[in-house]
Amino acid sequence: MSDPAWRTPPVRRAAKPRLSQELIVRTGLDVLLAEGLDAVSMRRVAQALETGPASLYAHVATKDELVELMLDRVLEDVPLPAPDPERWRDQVKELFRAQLGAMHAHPGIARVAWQVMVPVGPNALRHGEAVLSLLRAGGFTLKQAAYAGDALSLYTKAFAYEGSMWSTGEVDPEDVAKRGRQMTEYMDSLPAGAFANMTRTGEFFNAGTAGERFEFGLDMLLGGLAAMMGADR
Amino acid sequence: MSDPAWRTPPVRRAAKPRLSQELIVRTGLDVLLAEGLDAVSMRRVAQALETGPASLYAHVATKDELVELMLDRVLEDVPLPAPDPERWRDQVKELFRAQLGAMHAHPGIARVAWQVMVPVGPNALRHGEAVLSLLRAGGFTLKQAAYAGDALSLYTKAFAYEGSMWSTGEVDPEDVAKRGRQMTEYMDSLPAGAFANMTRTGEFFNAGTAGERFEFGLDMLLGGLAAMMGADR
DNA sequence: TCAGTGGACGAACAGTGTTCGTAACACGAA
DNA sequence: TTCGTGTTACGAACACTGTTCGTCCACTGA
Repeated sequence: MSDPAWRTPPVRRAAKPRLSQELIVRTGLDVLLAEGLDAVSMRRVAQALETGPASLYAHVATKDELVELMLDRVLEDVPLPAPDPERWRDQVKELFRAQLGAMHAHPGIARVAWQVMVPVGPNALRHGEAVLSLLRAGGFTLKQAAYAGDALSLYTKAFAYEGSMWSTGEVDPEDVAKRGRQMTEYMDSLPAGAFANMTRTGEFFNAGTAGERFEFGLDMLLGGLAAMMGADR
Repeated sequence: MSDPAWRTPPVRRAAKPRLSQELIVRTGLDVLLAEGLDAVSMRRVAQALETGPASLYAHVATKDELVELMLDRVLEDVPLPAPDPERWRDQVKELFRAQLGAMHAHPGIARVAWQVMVPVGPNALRHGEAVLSLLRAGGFTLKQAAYAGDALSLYTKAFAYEGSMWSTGEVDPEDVAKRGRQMTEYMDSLPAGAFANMTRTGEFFNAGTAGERFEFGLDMLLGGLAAMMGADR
């Protein structure tokens, strides 16, 4: 039986949760997981919260601030090892593996890591401090630790970004195949040998080798760092 | 003396150069140099060419294609050393220094290097081949060369990107100072020692140390790679 | 109860990349 | 020279984005 025509409909607003920065960040991450970073617009997040984009600005100053908060939230769950001087090398690896894993678990967040000028969220700072602590425990000067930490961080972020472009659905497999063909055609159109090495590396770059590649890069960085100490560590 | 009122004004169109992909790319780079990457919109480039944005699409398929062409153009002038097995290490350094230099000479182009899925322009491929050749000359297997080349490339692009954010006017010095303050305030608000290392690294990161930092990272990578060969190279 | 404050949010703005349709131009053939 | 065809040039319009401004509502404290 329908309501009588004079019945006032219930106030719609009462059914919605009160907005908060935490809720907006969480919703942004939900949208990221479901649809990728490009879908994370103020309108899309607002839509998921059943409101309008302008409502978000009472809680986050800009779109950029929102994605930065999202990044820091992702870093929150990355475990940071307590420094053990005997194992500094393994611990550094553990830490960056964990960071890579967190970024891979959130498609597109690696891109945010690049867009943010200097990550100064609590968790980003915590990470920086942990890296420095590990390297200091390993016997490096503060300067060496700072430089090495920067290089390791850059490499990991770069690797995460590169990897995320392939695993997130951000890249159309059709486009990938097309690019591959274009590249092969171009290289084959030149005199034999012009790209003798390039034409043979394709097999090394696929999802199955990602872990191995990342470790290889870490080993390069940490092996070189150890060599600078003149000690085989 | 003014022209007579019945004089037909010259046809405006005849005064403009005929559009071409090369001209558009060059103009895009001009805008990049003068105003940074964010200013490189189809409208801005078209404006510089005294036309409308739609005109560009007869020569470049998309905005993305335009910036990719710009990147490849920048890489064109980077010298590639002919491999010398005795000097592979120095030569790799030379090559990546040159690449970094080219990117720093074009504010914002490092960002394009990230946005492009897989650079397949002629010059990007040339670079890849050159790196592999140098590493092969150094005695590494194709797989090692491929992995190492990737890591070196990632690191260099990452460093270029990080550096370009500070040197290009893309970053507002006011914002930088503000962030620095926020970061310091936050760290100081915590119990003493929470960020014992982080609070002391600021002095190592400025424009004056950029070259040293880049070399440090390269030395880490190449030192570690040499160590993998079991030879001190 | 009233005044002040902060949150919610629609309407509108400015900017972006791109498409569609039309006009102009260039070129080759008759 | 004229005509037909293909290509280029490009304005108008579209869809989408981040953001601001003004208005309304809810809550709190005096």
